[in-house]
Amino acid sequence: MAPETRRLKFPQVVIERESDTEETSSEEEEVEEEEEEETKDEEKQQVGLSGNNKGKAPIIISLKKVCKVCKEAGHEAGFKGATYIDCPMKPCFLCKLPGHTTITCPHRVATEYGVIPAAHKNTRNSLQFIFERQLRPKITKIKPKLVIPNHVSCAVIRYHSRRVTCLEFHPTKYNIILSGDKKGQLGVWDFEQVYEKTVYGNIHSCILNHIKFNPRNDGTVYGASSDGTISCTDLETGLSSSLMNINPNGFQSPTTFKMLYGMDVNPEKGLLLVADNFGSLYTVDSRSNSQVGEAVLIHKKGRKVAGLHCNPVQPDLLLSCGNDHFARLWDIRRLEAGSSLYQLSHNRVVNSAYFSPQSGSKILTTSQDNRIRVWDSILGNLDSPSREIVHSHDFNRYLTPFRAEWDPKDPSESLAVVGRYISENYNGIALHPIDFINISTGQLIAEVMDPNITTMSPVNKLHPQYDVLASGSSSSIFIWKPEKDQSESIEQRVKKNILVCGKAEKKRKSKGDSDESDDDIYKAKKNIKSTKTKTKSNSVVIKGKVVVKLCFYGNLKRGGYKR
DNA sequence: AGGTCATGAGTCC
DNA sequence: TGGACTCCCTGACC
Repeated sequence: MAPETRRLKFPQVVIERESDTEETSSEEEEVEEEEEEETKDEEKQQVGLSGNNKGKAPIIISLKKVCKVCKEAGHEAGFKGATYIDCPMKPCFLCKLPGHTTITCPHRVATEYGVIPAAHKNTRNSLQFIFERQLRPKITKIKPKLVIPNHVSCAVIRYHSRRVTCLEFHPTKYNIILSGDKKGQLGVWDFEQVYEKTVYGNIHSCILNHIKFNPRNDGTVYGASSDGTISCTDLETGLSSSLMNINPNGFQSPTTFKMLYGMDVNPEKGLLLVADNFGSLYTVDSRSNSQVGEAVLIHKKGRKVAGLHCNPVQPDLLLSCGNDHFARLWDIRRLEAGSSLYQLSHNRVVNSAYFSPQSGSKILTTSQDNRIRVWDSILGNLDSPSREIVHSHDFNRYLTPFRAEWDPKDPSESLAVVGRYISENYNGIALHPIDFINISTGQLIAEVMDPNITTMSPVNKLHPQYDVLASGSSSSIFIWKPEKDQSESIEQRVKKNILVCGKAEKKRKSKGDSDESDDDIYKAKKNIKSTKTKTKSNSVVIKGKVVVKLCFYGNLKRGGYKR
């Protein structure tokens, strides 16, 4: 083909000149731009482009400084140092409503904004009475005081080569934590004997979505994977068997290959419940390792079932959530397509839905519409949630979906932990804290972060017995514990560069980052680089009492601390 | 050191 | 209905 004919098919190239007198920030840039402009002009002439091209939209090369989000001039979106400046033309990145940006969003200023606190209930029907009689022995009468540590220490391990997808504490060996990753590897780590770790790499061939302990033998675990199999692995030997493969004919095409996502066990009946990315639920008898009955469509056909949870008190009650924007309640004794007891509607994909850990009477869901929803009683009105708490946990590529998790130790069932997507400028570094939220009031109780952890922590689990938080951030796992000595003041510790866990400030500063010069930010980043402990694959690094720092407590203002 | 790729859901057409 | 395009991410691999 002759070059001339090819050229004729090119769309028109229009170069928009900067018409106003706005000055560019540096002379160098100006020169570069001018040069570029000239070159393009030359090209235009050489190529002989005119305005008579048909069928192709013109390519506009603009030399104006425009917003990368809306392509309009007059403002610029993106990170300015460690603070993200929103495009004012877009809805708020936090609450998704138009009219303001994230910086001025009322939900950012106070997480409890717009949340109606839980009411003291007096109305009781007979069903509720029976349910509570069943629960009574399990509920502690006296609520222990919630103590938030001033300082926490952190251990970090990196034995996964891909992002962490799930975490599970051992139900009886309290120092052991299991982790799964995107590659399908299963990690076993003793976080008290930090070098005691094992990685089993040959169980699954891709994403290990959920891990569940065998309720009859805590030496074995089940795994549900996107490779379409359920595994049963002996933790000591690493020997694994496949309980089920939902793709008996192997990989045919991406549109037919089934992946397993949600999984839970019904300990009373010895059943393993798993669900796939096409909306179906499978039931497996864990004693005979065989599928029971046929797959049942529990979510919209073709949509992923992201999570399953059996009620801790009445395990026949199943909660599912999925890509069809619904969470659903089921009675597994009468399970068939369309037979859900309730449908809990959401605006976006539901990443997780959990019953409360002790009474099983509350429901907590995390949805991609940046809202955590709470239903105070499964015996009450489930038509709409009791509370919606706006919290930044957007979905994004290459991130494990965020899941708000209950504190299994909290008898009042009001504490949840969830990682935060949106970053805050902490002393010149953009950090993504892990939030402790009172889901009865919407208040942010505490936030945990570390300047060395610049990635988000979408996976979090609170220990069933101890004051320990486990987080999966990218391919690393972090264990946070309160330090024994809490006597030192925050200010003293900040001076010493020691890690601190901060109580949430009552009122957040919505501005105040802007006074930082680029130079300050550069210095701060450089400082972090020098203290940063590089965690290579298969290495263990302990951050005890020396390296890490954190601030923000009491009167220390976010982003305002200067050394 | 810097570019490329992987990748999932929403939105627009 | 399906394809193209976009996104406050992250890390491995060239």
